[in-house]
Amino acid sequence: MVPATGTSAVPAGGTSGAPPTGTSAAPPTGTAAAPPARASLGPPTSTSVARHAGVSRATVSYVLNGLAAGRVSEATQRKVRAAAEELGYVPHAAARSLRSGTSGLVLIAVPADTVPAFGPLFTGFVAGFQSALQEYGYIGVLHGATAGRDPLDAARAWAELRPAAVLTMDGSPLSGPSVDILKRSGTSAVVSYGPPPAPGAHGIAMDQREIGAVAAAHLLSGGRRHIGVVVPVEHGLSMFGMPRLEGVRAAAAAFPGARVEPLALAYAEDSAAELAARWRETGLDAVFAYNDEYAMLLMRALQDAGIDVPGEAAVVGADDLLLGRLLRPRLTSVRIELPTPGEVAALVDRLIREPETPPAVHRRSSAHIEVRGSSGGLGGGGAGVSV
Amino acid sequence: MVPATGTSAVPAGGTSGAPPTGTSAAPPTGTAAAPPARASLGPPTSTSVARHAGVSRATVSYVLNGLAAGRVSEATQRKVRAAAEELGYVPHAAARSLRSGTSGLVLIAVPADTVPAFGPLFTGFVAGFQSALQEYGYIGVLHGATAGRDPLDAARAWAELRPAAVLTMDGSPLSGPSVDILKRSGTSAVVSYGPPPAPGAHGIAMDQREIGAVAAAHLLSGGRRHIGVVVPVEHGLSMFGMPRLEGVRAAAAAFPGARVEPLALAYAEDSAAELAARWRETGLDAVFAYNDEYAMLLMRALQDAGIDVPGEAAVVGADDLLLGRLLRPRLTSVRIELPTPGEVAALVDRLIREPETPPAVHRRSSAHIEVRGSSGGLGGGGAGVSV
DNA sequence: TTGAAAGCGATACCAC
DNA sequence: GTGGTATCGCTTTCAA
Repeated sequence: MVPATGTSAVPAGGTSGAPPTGTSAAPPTGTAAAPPARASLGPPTSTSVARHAGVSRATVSYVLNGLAAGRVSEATQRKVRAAAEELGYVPHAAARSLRSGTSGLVLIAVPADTVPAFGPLFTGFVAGFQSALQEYGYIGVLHGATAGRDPLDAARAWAELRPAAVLTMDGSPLSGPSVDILKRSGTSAVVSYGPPPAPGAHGIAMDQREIGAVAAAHLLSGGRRHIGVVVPVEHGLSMFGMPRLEGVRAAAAAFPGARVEPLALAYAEDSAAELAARWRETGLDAVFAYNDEYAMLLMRALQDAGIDVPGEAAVVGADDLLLGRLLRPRLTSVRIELPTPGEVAALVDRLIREPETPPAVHRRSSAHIEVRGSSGGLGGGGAGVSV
Repeated sequence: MVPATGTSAVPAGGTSGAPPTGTSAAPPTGTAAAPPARASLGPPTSTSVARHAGVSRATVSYVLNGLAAGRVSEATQRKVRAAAEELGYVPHAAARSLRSGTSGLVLIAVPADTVPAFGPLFTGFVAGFQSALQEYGYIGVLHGATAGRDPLDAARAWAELRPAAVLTMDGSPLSGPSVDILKRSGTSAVVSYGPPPAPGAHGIAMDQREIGAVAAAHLLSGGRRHIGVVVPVEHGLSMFGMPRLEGVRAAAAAFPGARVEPLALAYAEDSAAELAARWRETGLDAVFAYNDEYAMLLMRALQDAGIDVPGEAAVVGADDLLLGRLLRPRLTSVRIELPTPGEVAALVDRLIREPETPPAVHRRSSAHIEVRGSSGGLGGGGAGVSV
């Protein structure tokens, strides 16, 4: 940076008076009555406000940012505020963040292709998180559509916005190098909500295996020994499906004679019907169906195929949705408890203000089984078993 | 947990003052090979890359934006790209948008408090829309947490980001003046997806009354005359609930003796049970239950209360969710067809490039009834009646 | 083929 | 109390 001969003496005088526009008197766009004094041609800027109020840009900045105490007279302040109001002035976030070096933006990153598969739990979290962030003065935006599948490309796309923090959810691509890109570009906090974090990132972990383990523990203690585990074929879900399957396997390993079998299932009636049709061949007596929606779908198909639930097939879902209680028998479900939106927002705020905090994994999650009719059974199956 | 590539030292801001003065840099003789040194203290900028590659910032800009054809030699281009790669350079979106005047940002505005109530249809649309926008070169972000309830405050918050377009969904606050704020601050397109647009905004309209009307037409043609209409008590939903109720009323007006009655219902089992318990007192013989989820909830409660569905109560939902087909009888539902994410993205792109396009309402939506068991009944009830 | 330099809009330090 | 003005990072014209 060599300002050197700066200044260059170009006061308000000669500079090419009109901005690029010059021509083409923009026709009055608005339908309603046009505001009286529309002096400027482009959007109103701090400069327009200053001109309009007859003060300098510096004064405008002080007044509009509440730093005018003792510096600017009451009368001037009123003038400035009136001018801003009249012109419909709104500060330019990009300019501000360029100057200040921080954007106040918190990116919630989600891969677009898995979003449709998320349920009310996800949606509710995002909404609550955005509200909570707002209280801290940040502005949280959900950024789906991860460019390509390459974690690095995704990270670059996020980094362009210079977010104060990035919260990656579920299947968002995140690798060591991509965390590095973000950190290097000024992002103070990179937090992974759900999956284990990439190197360098903080994590709010929910071990998906735990979910499978809880479900399996319940089924096994109920006397079931041949457990099917639904692994959705839909895009992106395998990221959860496989660990949950592993969790079931791990739990079953302790029971001699126990058998675990993955079951591919698409979220469609015919796929469920097909699986139900060959249920008896599989020799299974229980199924952990990934989540409540798949569980409902499968349970219905089993019943339609004449399979008794829970007699011939105990069914367990996850997420504990209200709708699961509407079927008969009611659906047993693993309820997953993750940190609340408010807690996550608090963490993010802390990490932003203390960027040097060494990456850590925050484990405050748990999984409980809500036992209902669909898994009643052979043996007992205690209620409220937790892990 | 391996810290990967060191990187621990991050921002270390505060470098204010004291320009480089040309010292430092120059590694002590020898070791001329790779310069692994991380010269800059802050995030890498276009300037760092230029220095690192031994060229000017202008050249860097040309190369990295693909405008180097015929201007910059191949060798220089390689040098620049290598430098950018090595430094982990990512352009600063704010600076670029400040200079270029456009941000390429498309804001998808949703009031945070209603988001949790939205189903897979909403989530799927947003995901698809973001992907589609990406193909057009925009970056779509979902901005919930509308500050306060004041449309003007919300508009100001959005306008700070200088988005190229704003798509307001469902219950987002939008008024004439708030559209004006956005337009004034440079937003080319303000589009309302769902509700009728505020003055000055474009609209992709789905007349909620139509949905109620389609449901009612089906029930009436099936011989039902006493129709209950569920109006959810949950936050934000009344914005849809009331128009749908109106639609039912309008359709019923044509049938002498027809009666329409609003039914408050919370999304909880006890609320549904309570309503079911007094079903017979109400003298109703049919219910349009707002959407499939409320319909499922209510239908189950009715059945549990010993009310025959569809005999004593025909039930109609909306959204045509897969889960609705799992209950017995299967749920009759109004399927709503709105323009696809791709179509909306195309419209938004057009409006951004032709900002002077006069506001218009694009009606490409329709509602059809999917007749299933839950509304079978007294009379006939044709299949696939559309509006 | 490359570089110098003028801004885009907002902030904050330092004179007046 | 106010006003100049350097600066953030980047694009782009014009000159060399």
